[in-house]
Amino acid sequence: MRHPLDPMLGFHLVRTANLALRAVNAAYGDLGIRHPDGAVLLVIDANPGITQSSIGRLLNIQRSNIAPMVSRLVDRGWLERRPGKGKTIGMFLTESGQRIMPAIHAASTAGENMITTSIGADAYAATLETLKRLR
Amino acid sequence: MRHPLDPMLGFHLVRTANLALRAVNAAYGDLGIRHPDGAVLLVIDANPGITQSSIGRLLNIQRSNIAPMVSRLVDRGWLERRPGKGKTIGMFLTESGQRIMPAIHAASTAGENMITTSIGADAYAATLETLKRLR
DNA sequence: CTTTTTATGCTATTGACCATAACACAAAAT
DNA sequence: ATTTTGTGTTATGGTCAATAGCATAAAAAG
Repeated sequence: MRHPLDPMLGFHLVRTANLALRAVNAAYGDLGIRHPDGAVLLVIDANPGITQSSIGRLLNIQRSNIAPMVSRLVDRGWLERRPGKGKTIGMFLTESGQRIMPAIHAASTAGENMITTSIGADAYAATLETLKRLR
Repeated sequence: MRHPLDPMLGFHLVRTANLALRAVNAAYGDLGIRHPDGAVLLVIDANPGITQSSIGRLLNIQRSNIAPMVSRLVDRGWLERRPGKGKTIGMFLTESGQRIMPAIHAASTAGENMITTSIGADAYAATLETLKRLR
């Protein structure tokens, strides 16, 4: 059984990415959110008052796709919109949102742990450095 | 502007995978197919007579999602189904399908070339070896 | 031999995520 | 004063993944 895609890095890239995302989504579990929501919460937690457009630029998500995500998180009482300069709106965690951040942090590292225990810490660090060089 | 996901390999994994897939899809261009179709064609070309279930196992695609893809490629005159043992069906390239395989091969390496020219050949080889160790 | 298990191909459906276009509006640049 | 740029938002379509369910056939187990 020949596998013509096995020697291609791109194939293993998407395959490994899917494995990691699967682990992360499973770790979010009963929180009822998925990896893009978790990423948005992490970014806002690290940058209180950040705009939706900036979040999209950091995470490579269109701002038109950020809007409904944020709305859902606002409805859950985890996020709050406060008007800023001009037409901009700053995003902040509510108290309820801050309370779940430990769980978000823990779940977001599920994929990392899976990878690390499988390839080792040194290979993890080397691959991370390599991929960060890519534009 | 803090980026809490930047030190996480998982984030760069999906980001790089998306870049590679985007390059591959662009390279397929006017062929009117996308990366899963190309992968299926490559696998059949390397394994004439392979079943759809086996293709799915190689590529991590559910066989229920392979069926409509194959049907489209059959409609285009690139693939042919020949009944095999029991309920199995072997997949083969038609002559027209064989004629486009050079273009498929060329396009499938577009993502690889993008990565290689960006991180270098040695980092490419090292990362490939690392990710192949992951189950 | 009969029954159960396993595997295959397929349809249908749902959902997640991505991408594009279009709009209203505000700030900044010209 | 006019143009350009940026922001938030809605709507919409498309790709791909996931699940359940069906009919059928081979293989395994009784």
